[in-house]
Amino acid sequence: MADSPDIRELFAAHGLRWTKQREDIYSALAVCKTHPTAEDLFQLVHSTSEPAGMSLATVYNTLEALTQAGLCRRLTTAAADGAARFDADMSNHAHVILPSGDVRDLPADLSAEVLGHLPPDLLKRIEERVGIRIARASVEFTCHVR
Amino acid sequence: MADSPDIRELFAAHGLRWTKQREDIYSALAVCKTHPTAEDLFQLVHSTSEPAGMSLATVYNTLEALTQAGLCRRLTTAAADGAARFDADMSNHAHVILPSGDVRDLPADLSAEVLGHLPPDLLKRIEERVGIRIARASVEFTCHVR
DNA sequence: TTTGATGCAAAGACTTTGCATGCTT
DNA sequence: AAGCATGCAAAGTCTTTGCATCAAA
Repeated sequence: MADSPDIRELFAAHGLRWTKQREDIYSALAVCKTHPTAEDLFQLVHSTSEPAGMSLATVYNTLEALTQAGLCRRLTTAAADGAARFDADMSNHAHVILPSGDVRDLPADLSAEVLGHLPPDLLKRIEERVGIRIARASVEFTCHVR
Repeated sequence: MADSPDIRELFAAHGLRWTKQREDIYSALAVCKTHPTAEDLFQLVHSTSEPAGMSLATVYNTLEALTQAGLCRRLTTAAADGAARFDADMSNHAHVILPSGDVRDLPADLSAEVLGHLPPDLLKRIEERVGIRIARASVEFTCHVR
């Protein structure tokens, strides 16, 4: 995983300069299924085998750079304490928000089914009525507290 | 609007003590279509005819109390600067997120149509597969930057 | 060599909290 | 009269930024 040529190329293709820190952060985010916060990623990277030295500010800066480059996105759903969550899965998929504030992906087949229920012509009519161009339709299911 | 008996009763029915500040804040939020932040509401109330003296801390405390009481909700979508947005419209409706970060309601008929496209049996299957009970399904349309 | 990323600390922004005072019930 | 909300300021988080240093291209 360290110094993966794939990631160097991916970064280059998106106009991002490569650093060990950026690779570590992106690798951790890409593998992670929990939509971590900046602090989470900071901890995660530090628990790996050969972590590069890294400050929390670099995590924030890198996440901003990755987001601008289109390699991840900031979720609209913040953590319970208000911290921003990030997701390296750029495909359209629905989220489940647990009572704890944690966010999970809806299984891919169900996500597809949910999003498939929003027909293109409906989206088109929304665009016309509201006067916008829709970039993304996101669906969240908030869970009841037991 | 000041000292509306309706709002006194509404608060009482939800176990909330009445104060002029709470009434002013709730009135402003209920009328407002822009999903304001705490700071927005603070400014809004201060621009009304007979504003009660009020500190920003009270706005936060009141919004928390209203949210707990089920009279408004905190949107998952924060403002551009990260501030929390609030909505007194507790009905199911979809939101449009503008490039500026502002949030608008989708017109009621379109909201109904969107939410109508999520059939109950699909929600039921999601609940079974994921092992949750869905409290709310929210749909957001994020706009492209022109 | 040039450009831009990192690290540290300080500053900035949003939100919460402790305690005395005042108002609601 | 008792209990809770308010107000003020201070503290607590999350996040950004300035600047010197260092690494990538």
